[in-house]
Amino acid sequence: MAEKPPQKIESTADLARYLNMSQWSVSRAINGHKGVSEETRKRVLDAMVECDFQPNMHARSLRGQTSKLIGVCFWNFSMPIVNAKLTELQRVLRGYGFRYLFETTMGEEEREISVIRDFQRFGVDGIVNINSILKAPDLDELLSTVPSVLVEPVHRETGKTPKVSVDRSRAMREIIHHLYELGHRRFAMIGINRYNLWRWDPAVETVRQLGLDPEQALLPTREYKEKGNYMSGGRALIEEFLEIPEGQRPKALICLDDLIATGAIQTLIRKGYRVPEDFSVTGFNNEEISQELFPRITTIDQHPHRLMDRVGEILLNSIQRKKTKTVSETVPMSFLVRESTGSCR
Amino acid sequence: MAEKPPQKIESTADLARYLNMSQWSVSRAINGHKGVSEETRKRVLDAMVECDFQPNMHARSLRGQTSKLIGVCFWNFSMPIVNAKLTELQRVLRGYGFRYLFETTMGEEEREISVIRDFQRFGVDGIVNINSILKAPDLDELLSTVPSVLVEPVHRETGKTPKVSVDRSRAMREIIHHLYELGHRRFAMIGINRYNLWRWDPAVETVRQLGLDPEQALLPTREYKEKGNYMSGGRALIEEFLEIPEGQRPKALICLDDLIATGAIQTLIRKGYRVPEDFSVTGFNNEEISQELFPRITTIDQHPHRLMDRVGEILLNSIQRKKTKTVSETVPMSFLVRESTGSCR
DNA sequence: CTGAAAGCGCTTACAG
DNA sequence: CTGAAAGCGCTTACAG
Repeated sequence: MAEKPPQKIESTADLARYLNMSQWSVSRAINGHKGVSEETRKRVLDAMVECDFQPNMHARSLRGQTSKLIGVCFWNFSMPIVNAKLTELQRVLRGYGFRYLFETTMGEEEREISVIRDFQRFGVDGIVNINSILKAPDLDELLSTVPSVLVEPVHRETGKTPKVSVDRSRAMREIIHHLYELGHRRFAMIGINRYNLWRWDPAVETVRQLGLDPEQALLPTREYKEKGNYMSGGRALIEEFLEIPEGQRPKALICLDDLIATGAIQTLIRKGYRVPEDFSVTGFNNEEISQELFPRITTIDQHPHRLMDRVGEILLNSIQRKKTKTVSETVPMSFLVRESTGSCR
Repeated sequence: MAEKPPQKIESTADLARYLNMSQWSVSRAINGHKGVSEETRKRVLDAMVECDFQPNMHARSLRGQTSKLIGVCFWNFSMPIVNAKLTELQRVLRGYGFRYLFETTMGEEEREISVIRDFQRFGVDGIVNINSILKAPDLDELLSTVPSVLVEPVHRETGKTPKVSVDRSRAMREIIHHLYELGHRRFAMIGINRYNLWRWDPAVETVRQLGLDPEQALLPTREYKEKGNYMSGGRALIEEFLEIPEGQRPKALICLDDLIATGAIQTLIRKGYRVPEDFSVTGFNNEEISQELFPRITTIDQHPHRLMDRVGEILLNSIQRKKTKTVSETVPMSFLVRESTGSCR
């Protein structure tokens, strides 16, 4: 535990009195303004450490324009890839001296809207909205007054709000090319269907470029709207898949993510199939689970670290300029070949 | 999107003007004071909804004593059981009309201390501290000024701060009894050793009651201090375990949690062993992963839902009375027998 | 480079 | 039951 301060300093007024200077100087020193001598600034900053004093956040937010607070919203706590992104985002925001308000939207429109409004009520300096399900016009309206960045929004339309996404097109291309080279010509899309535009459209395009008929080559699953319990979701989807007569079943399974791939693989193993001998399976996200299970899963690494670095840069930029430059950025991914994919016999 | 309010209401003053009453009445109505007519209260509350107005959080916190904010801290985002607890805690706090500040401590003392101080700077009404690593006296000092609840603190000593933990003694007893009945007489503790008092001491006691010599029956692993990547931790621990000559190895593996159990089981499978034929393995937490892999893992359910209900009750109580009653509460768990444990041949 | 005064949007005694 | 005034702890023009 730290030592006790020399006296109880609980406001900038106390601190000013203690240091024999005006609140003005204290405030300026703390906020790094120009008009203050280097010596004064140092005295104030040292005294803050010495007295373990930090200015009251509420007073600062009430009077000033800046709260040093970023609102961060995401669906829920049950997706490892999102947790990884939150961890990285935390690191980045702390690096810029920001604190954060975390909120879950449960993947529900109304909840997302109310969370964003709450953030504004708190006077956040910026918002990071992960996996938003709102449409671009609504987001633009809702977020027009505060610098914001969308991370992997569900809809593809680009509005005025800057957004950052992994290059899903390239990801789908690499996955399909890899399976193609292994001899696969038909692909079951597990947890992915025509409504998942980020994935489906690039898949169709890739397949076509390979000279295949998308209608034949790509087998969609029913619309998949899980919001948690992804492994059991994967199990359910595979159980449906296995109802297809054996002769008609693709032997390559492209899964929405690693959890679904895991549920799929484990269900296949339980039923006596082997991976990759009987089925090749791919995941997405390079979560720990894809590395530690048997077999290890071929997957895509989104590089949450780099992704969030970029998000931080864009956000900071738009906070400092006070005007939001429209950006739609795609960040690179890596394709990791592991044990869950093999040649099509 | 919601409709536009009839005019821009941005403060209680605006609202008072709009309704032709004083700020006094508005404030009293919003905060549910006594001295306000039922009709006035209804008019104000309706107008708030109509105008989509919510009082400024910072002004409220600055002037009043209540911020309606609870600080919640925990190690990191990578433990599914903690994520489950956070989800439940969120539900409970929302139910009481609280909002929350989430912060990670990374399982580091200094970080935990600074997070708690930050919470106080924000004027939180209460703190929920999950898996605190601080000692009871430090916690009591740090948390004396704000109602707090500790959830599963690492140290066992009871201080003045209320705490809630799952009944780990009973959990260990049930696990060992189950394995004992399957014929096991020696147990490798994977990720658990003498320094994990919550687990080790009850294990020693249980084993002794069964007429076994703890020195013989319980095999500790090296001190385990992972803070993330638990599956690979389980893998590493099992690789060490397998260096023990085959004749001397216990065939029952009691793992710290489901992730370590998963890492352990998958590593065993990869090396050609079978679970539960060659080794019985138990987990802890009943995470989704324990239910969906092959084999399904015998484990302990902590009932995060009930646990957090109780945490909410204790916290609310201590916020309302303004004095912290010392509580050290143990909540019940369930033992779930699944496929990863079998008879010792 | 430094200081006294006003005010952010609330709540809380104190009057009426 | 309702209202005018003061003040929470900051920051921000405006002077010196």
